[in-house]
Amino acid sequence: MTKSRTDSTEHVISHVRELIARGELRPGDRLPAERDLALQLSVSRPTIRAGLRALSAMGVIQSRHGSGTFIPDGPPTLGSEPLRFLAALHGFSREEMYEARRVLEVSSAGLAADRATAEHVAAIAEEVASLFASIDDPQEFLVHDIRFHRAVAAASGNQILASLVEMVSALYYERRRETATRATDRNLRDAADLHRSIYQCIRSHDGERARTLMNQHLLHSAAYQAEEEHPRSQAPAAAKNSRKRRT
Amino acid sequence: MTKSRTDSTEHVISHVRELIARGELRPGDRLPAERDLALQLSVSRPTIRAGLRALSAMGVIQSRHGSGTFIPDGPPTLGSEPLRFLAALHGFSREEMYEARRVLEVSSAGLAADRATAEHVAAIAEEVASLFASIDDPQEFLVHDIRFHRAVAAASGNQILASLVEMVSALYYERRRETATRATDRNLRDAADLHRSIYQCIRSHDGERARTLMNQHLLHSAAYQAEEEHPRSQAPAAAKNSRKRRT
DNA sequence: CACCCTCAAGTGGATTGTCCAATAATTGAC
DNA sequence: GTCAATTATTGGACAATCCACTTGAGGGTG
Repeated sequence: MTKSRTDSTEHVISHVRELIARGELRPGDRLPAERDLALQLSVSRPTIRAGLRALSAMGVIQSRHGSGTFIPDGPPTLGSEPLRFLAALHGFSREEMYEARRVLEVSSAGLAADRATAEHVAAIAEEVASLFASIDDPQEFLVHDIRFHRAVAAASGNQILASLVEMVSALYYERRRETATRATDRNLRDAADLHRSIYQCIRSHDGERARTLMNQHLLHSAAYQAEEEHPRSQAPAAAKNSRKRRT
Repeated sequence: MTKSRTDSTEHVISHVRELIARGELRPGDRLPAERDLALQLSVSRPTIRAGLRALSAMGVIQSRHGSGTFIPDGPPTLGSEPLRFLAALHGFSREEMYEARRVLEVSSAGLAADRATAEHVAAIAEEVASLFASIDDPQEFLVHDIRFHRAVAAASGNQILASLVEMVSALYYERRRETATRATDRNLRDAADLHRSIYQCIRSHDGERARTLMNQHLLHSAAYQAEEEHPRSQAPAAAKNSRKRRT
């Protein structure tokens, strides 16, 4: 069986895929060294490096200079970079992003209310506390805002959903951090209150209300941000109309 | 400004990112040749290749041997490979996948009913017709099933949602195609009928009913598949109970 | 004119060998 | 035992070269 000259890099990727599929590589494990992999697979080291770089771009591995190449520990994460490229190429709007967040996060909040363990609840509570502590620092508030939403998604008990929420929220974070300082104390305080209300619904396992409040929060958030970008005397009324349309 | 020895490959990636951000690279465009890029960025060609391979893994570029490297045309697509690796590493269950699909696709169906153009409707109708034509070929049926769901997501008018649906449905397809032949004519016919009903709701802009039927379809699909894997005399009853719990 | 073939140029795919930079492990001194 | 220096191992990258594929230009034929 002669080795096809093409797809050597793809062979590297599929070799790692098979190791994972066979359970021979798990989160936290270290891959063989590049030189060893090159010997094992009978390809050159630059080819190994190209394959590993592809896997790194997919978030499957992380290489550490001088140490080795590892499968990351921790929850499954897709990262935001692929979605970022897509957004740049295809012009994803802020409205699309908020809508996608609503689709994912309203359901995640409902599931979190059904399934959250005490640990999940504690993690969410911690972010709520941090939100209130950050009202005078919009960048810090944004970080805890993102963490809150990820904690809620983790509490949904669905790893795929949590990965999707993480990916979309990371895209939101990349965009929002450029304008986060525009947020007023008033709207951060309102948002912190809503986060707390969502937390309380999750804690008390009230799924329907968790969904309602998460939806409300994301609609508010979208409206506040729209107002930041186009300040008008009619903006408050527009926000209210937006809510009626959804109910 | 001396060039850091590390992160040359990352520099390749960010260079392409900036070209895209500045609108200098759009879908359908061709990147400079590897040799030219190496000169422009003052890095070696294997470094360019590693960077391009990473971009390729993210679906941002496609290289064609002898032709060049291109930004793909067509709708934004995340591909299934990253999610596949995550699934293999973290053990995503079939239930998680169906639930994630319900979160994404029930809302997408509702939005499609609100927003579908005549072209969207025609594309969905075509897949419905193909579903009925494939009832005696489960693999072909599966292909059109997937296409139906993507067409519905495209009709949602939200590119992010459509990309997420495409990604999760691709994961579903990879898994399902191994067992697709287990489907009976009976359950394929039932599914085709449900697809058609969903299509009709989208065509007539009945968002609420589109949501209900999409949810029902995915729950049915999950139940049929569970029955395929664990045939029991109680299975039909279990499927009914599952429906009641969701209503 | 259209079509086909050949060839050269340009492209991606990959190798070999070498060097650099960071980290981990080992060794020796106290 | 601790700590510092040294060595080994690792990832990061380079330069030069060759292979395989595609494209386009030019020439020949009907």
